[in-house]
Amino acid sequence: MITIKDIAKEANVSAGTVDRVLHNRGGVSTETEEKIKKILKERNFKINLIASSLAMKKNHTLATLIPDFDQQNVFWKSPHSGIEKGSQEVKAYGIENHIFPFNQFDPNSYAKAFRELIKTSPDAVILVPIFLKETKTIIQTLNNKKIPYLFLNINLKGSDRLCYIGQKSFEAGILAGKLSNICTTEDDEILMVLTRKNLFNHVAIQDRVEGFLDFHQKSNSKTKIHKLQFNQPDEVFESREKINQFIEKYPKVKGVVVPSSRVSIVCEAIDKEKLADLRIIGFDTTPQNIDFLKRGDVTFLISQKSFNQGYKSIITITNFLVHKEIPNNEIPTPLEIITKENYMFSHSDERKYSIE
Amino acid sequence: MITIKDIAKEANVSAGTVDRVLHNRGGVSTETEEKIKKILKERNFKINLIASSLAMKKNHTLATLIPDFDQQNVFWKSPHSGIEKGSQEVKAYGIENHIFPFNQFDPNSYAKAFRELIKTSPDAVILVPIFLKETKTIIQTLNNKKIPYLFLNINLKGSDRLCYIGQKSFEAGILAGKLSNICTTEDDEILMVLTRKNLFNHVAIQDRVEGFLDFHQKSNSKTKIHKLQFNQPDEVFESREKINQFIEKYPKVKGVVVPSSRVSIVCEAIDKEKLADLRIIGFDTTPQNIDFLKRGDVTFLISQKSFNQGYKSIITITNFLVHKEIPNNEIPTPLEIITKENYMFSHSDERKYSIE
DNA sequence: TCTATGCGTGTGTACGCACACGAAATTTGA
DNA sequence: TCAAATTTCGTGTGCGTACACACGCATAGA
Repeated sequence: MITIKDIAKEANVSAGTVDRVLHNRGGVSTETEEKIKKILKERNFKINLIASSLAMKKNHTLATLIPDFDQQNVFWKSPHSGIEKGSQEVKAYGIENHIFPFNQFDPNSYAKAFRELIKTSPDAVILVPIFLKETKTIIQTLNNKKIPYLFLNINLKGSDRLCYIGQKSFEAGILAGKLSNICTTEDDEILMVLTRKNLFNHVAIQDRVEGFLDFHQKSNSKTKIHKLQFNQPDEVFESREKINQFIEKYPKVKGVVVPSSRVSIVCEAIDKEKLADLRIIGFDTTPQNIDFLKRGDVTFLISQKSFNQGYKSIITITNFLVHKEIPNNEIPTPLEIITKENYMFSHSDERKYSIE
Repeated sequence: MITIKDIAKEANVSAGTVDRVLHNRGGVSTETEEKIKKILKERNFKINLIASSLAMKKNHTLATLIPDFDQQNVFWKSPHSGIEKGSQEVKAYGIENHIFPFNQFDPNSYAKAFRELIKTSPDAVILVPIFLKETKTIIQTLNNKKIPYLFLNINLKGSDRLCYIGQKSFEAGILAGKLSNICTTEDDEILMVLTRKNLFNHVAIQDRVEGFLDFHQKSNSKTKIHKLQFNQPDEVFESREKINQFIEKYPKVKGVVVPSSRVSIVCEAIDKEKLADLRIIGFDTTPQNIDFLKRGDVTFLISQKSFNQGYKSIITITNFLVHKEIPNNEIPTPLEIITKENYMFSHSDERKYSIE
C-alpha cells in the first residue's frame, strides 16, 4: 500500500504538500506540483478512503423530503427502509440524515415539510418532487442557498439536480407489455386497469402505460387491449360489479395489467373463480401485492427496487459530500421481474431494515 | 456520535479498558465490565468501522481458487469481475487478494493451483469446489492450517466452510418450470436440452432439472416434457440434425429449456425458421446468451448474478477477517429473470469492472 | 522484616493514514 | 535591506486498537 508519506518522501516534500496537490488546493509551485503528479501516477497512488473519511469527518447533515406511509399507503415504506439502511451505514462518516415526511396527496403538506427542512440548513437534500409548482419554488431556494439535491423516484426535467435515482417508467411499461404478450395467446385480449386519475406520480404511470402500448404496437400483435378507469383506488373495491361485469362481457380477456402499485386492490375486486383464469401483471412489491403473488393470483410483479433507490440516494449523496464524487446524471434501478418462485430471494436486505 | 472516549469518561475508566470490554479481551474486573456494558447499551454505542478499520490495518491476504475463463468458456468471467471489484474496494482495509485460476475440466490443474495457493499462506480462501475428491484433500489442509474458507457458486455438503455464496439451483429449476409453464399452453410440449454429461457442476444442473420437473409435477400440468441429451457441448452444433429432426417430429414442442449455461449453442443449432416459433429459456447471462436474448430467440434467462457472487465473497471474507463478523451459513443470490426488455438495467456495475 | 515475584486490573500512548491550519522558510519586489 | 508574497513544513485531529507499563496487593523466600 502506497501512502501519502511514501510519495512525499520520494518527492522530497512533506505530506502536506502532496495533499495540496491531490486536492488542487493551490499554493504549490508548478515545478513541485509536476514532480509530485508524476510520482503519483508512476506509483498509481490511490487515496485511502478509510483514512480519508476519518480525517474528513465534518459532520454533514442530510435532509430527505419524502412522502409518509401508513397501512393504506404502503408504497413509500421501502424507500424509507432503504434510506434508513443507508443512514446507518454512513453515520460513521459523520453524516446524519433527517427525514421530513409529507402527505403525498397534499401540496401544502409538501411545502410545509420543506420549510421545516430548510430551517435545519442541511448540506444536501434528497427529495421526491411530487408537486410540480411547489417543487419549482423549492428548487429556487436550494439553488440560492447552493445546497445540492437529488431526485428520488420521480424525475422532473429542467432542474440542475445532482442526479436522478429511479426507474425508467417507459421501459418498465414495455416490459409489462412483453410479459403480458408472453403469458397470453394471440386470440386473448388484455385489460388494463387504471386505478385512479393519479394526483401525483401520474407522469410515471402514464409513461408505463405508453411503454406498454408501445410494445404492443411495435410487436404487431393483434391482441386487443381494453382499458378500465377508476377515479379513486377505493372505488375499485366498491365497484366490484363494474370490473366483474366487464370480464364477463369480454370473456376473451385473459391478461390484466395494472400500471399503478395497486394491483392488490384489483385482485380483491375480481371474483375468485374468475381470478384463476387470468394472468395478472402489476408493479411494485408492496406487502399486499406480495400476498397476492404468493397466492398465485398475480403472475408477475415488476419491481423498481425502491428500497435500493432509497439506499442508493444516501450513498450517492454521501460520496458526493465526502469524496466529491460526481454521480451519473441518471441512475436507473433495475427492472426486476418478481414471481411466486423468486420473490423470497429478492428482499433479504430490506427485511433487516424495515421500519415497523 | 458517541465515541469510546465518551464511554470511558462516563465509566471513569480509560479508553483501553472499554476496548477490552468491547472485544472480550479479558483483564477487566466483573464489576467494571458490567458497568461499562451497561453504559454501552444505554448510549447504544456502535464501533466506528472507519476508525476501527484504520486501526486494525493488519494486511491480510486472501486467495481465490476459481476456474479460468476464455472465449469458449466465458461463464466464469463474471465472478472474476466481481472479485476484482471487491478486491479494489477492500484494498484500503489492507487486504490483498490473489486469484489462482485452474482448468475447470482438469482435476490435476485444480490440485496444482491449490498447491501454489497454499504456498502463499493466505489468511482466508475463497474456492469453487468443482472436484469432489480433490476438494476433500484441500479442506483437510485448510482445516489443519486453520485457514477459514468459503464456497463460491458450488455448495459441497459436509464441510465446515464459513459459508456458501451462490444460487439455490433447485429453486432456479422451479422458476424455469414456472416460466416455461407461463409461456406455453396446456397443449404444447416442452423440450429440455442437456448439453452434456457435465464433468463438473453436474450437481447444480441436476438440481435445476429436478426443480424444473418438480414444478411441472406439482402444478398438475399435463404438459409433456421431452429430454434430449448430448455428451459434449460441441456435439450440439455438430448434430444440428438431431435437434432439428426432433423438433420436426414433435411439432407440439413450443418451449425449450436448457438447464446449463449453454443455451446459446442450442439456439445456434436450431434452424432459424423453427426458432421463431419457440419460447426458449436458459440460464446465465453470458455474452453469447445475451446476444440471443437481444435477437429475441431466447425469451428468458435466469441469472444467478455471478458477478454479485464474486463481489459478495470478497466482502464477506473481509468482514469476517477485519470485523470478526460471522456470515450466514448460506447466502443465496437472487434468481433474476432477464428478458430483452430489462437486461440493460441489470449489469451496469459489472461492465465497469470487466476484465478484458 | 525486607526484597522478589506474581497476578489481576487498569492506564497511557503510539499507531494507522489523510487532512488542514498555523507557522516557518524561502523567494520576490521595492 | 526589509516587508510582502509564495511555498513548504510540522503537527494536532479524527477514532479505535493493542501493547507496554504502572499500580496495588498477595504470597514466597532469604
